[in-house]
Amino acid sequence: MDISHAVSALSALAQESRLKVFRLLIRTGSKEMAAGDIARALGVPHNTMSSHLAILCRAKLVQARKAGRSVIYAVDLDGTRALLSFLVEDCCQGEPAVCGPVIESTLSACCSE
Amino acid sequence: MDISHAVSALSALAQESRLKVFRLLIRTGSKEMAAGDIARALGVPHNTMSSHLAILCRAKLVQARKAGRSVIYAVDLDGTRALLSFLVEDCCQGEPAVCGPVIESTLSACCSE
DNA sequence: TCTATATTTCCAGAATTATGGACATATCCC
DNA sequence: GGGATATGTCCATAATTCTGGAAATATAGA
Repeated sequence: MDISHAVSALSALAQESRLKVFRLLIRTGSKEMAAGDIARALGVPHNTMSSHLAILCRAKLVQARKAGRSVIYAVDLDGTRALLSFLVEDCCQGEPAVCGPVIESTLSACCSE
Repeated sequence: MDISHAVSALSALAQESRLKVFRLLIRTGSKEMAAGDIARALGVPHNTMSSHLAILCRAKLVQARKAGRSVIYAVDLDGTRALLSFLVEDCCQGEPAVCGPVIESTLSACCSE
């Protein structure tokens, strides 16, 4: 990932409706949601939501799939991983004690089995 | 962390100069840098950089400390952790197979001992 | 083909954010 | 105190992003 793509991805998330979409989709795990359902769930007009979803797609944070009249969205796990990795890349100069807790806590927020 | 703080933190990072500052500081590990050195390192005027640093501080992504005439900045690890955790919160509905690789890859970008 | 549904594209006004000159403050050393 | 250094604040202009009405596209079913 280069820095300009990272900026796009972070800009995509730096907007309340879009951040809500991302979190809504990440909470559904491997499930997916149609554009219209997302718009309804968050109370945003469908055309506004369509722009937001396009931005998230371009940023590779979500993926789209056509199914009949619907377009189904899901989190793009590869793109998400790339962004998180980019943020902490080369951190802590080989001293895991510094940033280890950051990663561990992220890990426990997710998949807290 | 509430969503509006997450949006502020993501907006803080969604700007090339500020993202560069964050990555510069995270790469230095537990080390720190003076405002002027950061500005010089990134080729940004000191007053512009000062605004950027204030935004990163408010977002709790970096911390400031006065030392004589200088102000020394470092990554705020607690704030960074809170942001990353918020992004993946409650993800994957207990199916670590889905998002586990995302976290593992983040872990290996950082502290790749 | 006609109609309803699902989504996207186009567009322009509103709102927000970025930038850096000029000036203010704060500290250090003589 | 006076001068040099380090950083921050104020502010106006420029640039970018947000929003949703209106129209377009695409698919499904009768």
